Amino acid sequence: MAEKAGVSLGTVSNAINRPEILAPETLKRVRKAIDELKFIPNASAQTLRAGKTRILGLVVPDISNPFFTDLAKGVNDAALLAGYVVILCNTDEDSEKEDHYIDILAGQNVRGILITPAHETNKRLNEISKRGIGLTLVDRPSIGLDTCSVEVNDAHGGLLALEHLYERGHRKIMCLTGESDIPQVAERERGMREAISRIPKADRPTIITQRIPMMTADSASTVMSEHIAEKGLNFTAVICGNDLVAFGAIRAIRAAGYSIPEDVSVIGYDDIDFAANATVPLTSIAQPKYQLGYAAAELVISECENPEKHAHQKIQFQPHLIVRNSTRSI
Amino acid sequence: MAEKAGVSLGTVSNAINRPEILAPETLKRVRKAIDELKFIPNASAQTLRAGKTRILGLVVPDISNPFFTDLAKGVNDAALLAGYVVILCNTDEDSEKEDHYIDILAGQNVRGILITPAHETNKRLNEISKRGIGLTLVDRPSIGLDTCSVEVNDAHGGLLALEHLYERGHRKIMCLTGESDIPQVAERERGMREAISRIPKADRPTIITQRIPMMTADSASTVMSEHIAEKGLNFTAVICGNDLVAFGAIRAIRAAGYSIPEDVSVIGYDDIDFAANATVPLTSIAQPKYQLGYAAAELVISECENPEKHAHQKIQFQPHLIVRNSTRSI
DNA sequence: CCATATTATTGAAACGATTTAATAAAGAAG
DNA sequence: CTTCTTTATTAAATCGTTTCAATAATATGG
Repeated sequence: MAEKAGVSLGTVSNAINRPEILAPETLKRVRKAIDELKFIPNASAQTLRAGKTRILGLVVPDISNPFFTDLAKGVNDAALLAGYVVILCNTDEDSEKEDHYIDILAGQNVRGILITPAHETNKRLNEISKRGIGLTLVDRPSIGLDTCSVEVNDAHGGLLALEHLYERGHRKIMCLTGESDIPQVAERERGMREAISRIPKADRPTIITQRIPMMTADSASTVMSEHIAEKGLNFTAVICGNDLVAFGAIRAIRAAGYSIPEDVSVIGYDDIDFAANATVPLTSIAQPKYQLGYAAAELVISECENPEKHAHQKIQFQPHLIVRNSTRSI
Repeated sequence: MAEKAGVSLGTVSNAINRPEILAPETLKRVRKAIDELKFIPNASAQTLRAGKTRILGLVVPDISNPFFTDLAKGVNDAALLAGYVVILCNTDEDSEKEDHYIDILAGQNVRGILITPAHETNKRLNEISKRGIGLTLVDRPSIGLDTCSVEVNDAHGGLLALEHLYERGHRKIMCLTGESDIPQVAERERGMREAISRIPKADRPTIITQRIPMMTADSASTVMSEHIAEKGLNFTAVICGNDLVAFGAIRAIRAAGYSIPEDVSVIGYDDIDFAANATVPLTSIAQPKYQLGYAAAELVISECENPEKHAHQKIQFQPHLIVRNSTRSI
């Protein structure tokens, strides 16, 4: 330690953290020594003493999905502004990996965790809060858990998608989506049912639900190919769980010899940047991805900085429909 | 601490770090207590004692670019395997932000830094190595710096692109790329010159170099629009700095009333997943993105774990051409 | 059954900062 | 010249681990 200045290390600490209590003369001396020695306080020691870092953990199921990339950008930007830094954890929708990462983050003493749980809400999350680590659920409702959450009105998104297709004359609609234990999936389906209930009984469309194990293009493509092979093209439109799924579905439909949107209308979800540039520009339900991440980061940070005054809150954004060429009237 | 097991904390430490020296019976007891108390070792204390963290910093210019997303995934996976964790830093190609992040990472005592410097090699990086922080340059040659690097043969990539267009009859080629102070850009141009030098003098294509301030679709689109407005379509093909730039260029060319590939052939770089699904499936120079990140992480980690035995090395991958529909013969 | 070798466990020091209580020095008041 | 304030600095405790030397317990051999 820099006793080069001829002072005790307590004084050095004061020079850094409460310069006002030092005699101006001493302060100058210490500062000079700090500069000369290029002294940088050891973050681990500070953390150990203080019990708190300035690190956040961001746990997402698939960072390859531009939705989460944009979200991560929002998180990073908000964090940087508040002097925080973000550890990125990619779970590949694997619950075990998710648990493992959560343990690691806890070990790293992260101040807060932002997570989009891959499946139904993770039990480990309860312990997180108890450990005094801030927690905010991203793009997931906080069912059962006493935490903050930032979400998009998924029921409304489902409703928008269905109404759009109904208005264009579609009556046999496939819903290509994830497992029903994902709250988000359930919510969108609820929204679709709501839309259907508003339609005169005789004219109601039928829904074919086809679940895929992972929300990726490959997974979607495989399932769609199998479906068509088994049951033929028994639908005129597809509502997809996200845009990547839509790309996969489109690939499979084309491979089976059909075209988009002539034979099948396809609607995506998220409105990632590429949706506009896709082979067939994709109709999609847009979500404010960056803002979602930004707001979530602000939430945890506020929780971390002010645990007593903090009241858990839920921020909900509204999705909206972007019509492009992948859907058409029949 | 878990003296629930009725042992000293030294024994707990041993149970975790050198289980073989404990009596099997004691070990069992301690492990039970660890499970029950959900004990997770405090990383700050470990770090303080050991003098080293298990955190890596990854600094990239644009995490929205799928190239870097895939790379980040590779880094994350390799890091996880070695028990490391990654702090993600997105610089938006801004040198100041880059410097700021490097300082933050140094303050966090990261064990190693993986960086793709936005511009010419950053001076701050020299200090990094001196501080005992591992350093590996990703997708950039380590000019002047004494570090490891993982790169792709950019000269060869440039050569491949140019040869491809030349073979298809293009003699007026625009090169839509970044500032020449980016080593990578310079290398690719060198490769293109090399390709040209192999062509009989009379038949050599002319190159119109158009530089863009940022490697994004928007930036590319703006520059391309202006170019066409000013000078018309004075080229038959475009070699782009990356696939996003290619998308931007295509957008602008179409907005000016021309079509791809009928009027202009466009070739991208990186071969991001989406290139295959683009409006016009994009011809591109593929790079092993994930492997690049994975190898880079392995390199820093090896440097970190074995500083004395470590010899800096350069790993170079080869790019290859993927031909799709955005380029054609004239 | 004692002396010695072996094994298992523990106690205490160390890592590098922050913080609080104690001390030293200087100034003001009586 | 004391005594009391005020201000400036320091010493020591603390955070949660790891590690090494020391001790306790057990086994082995003579």
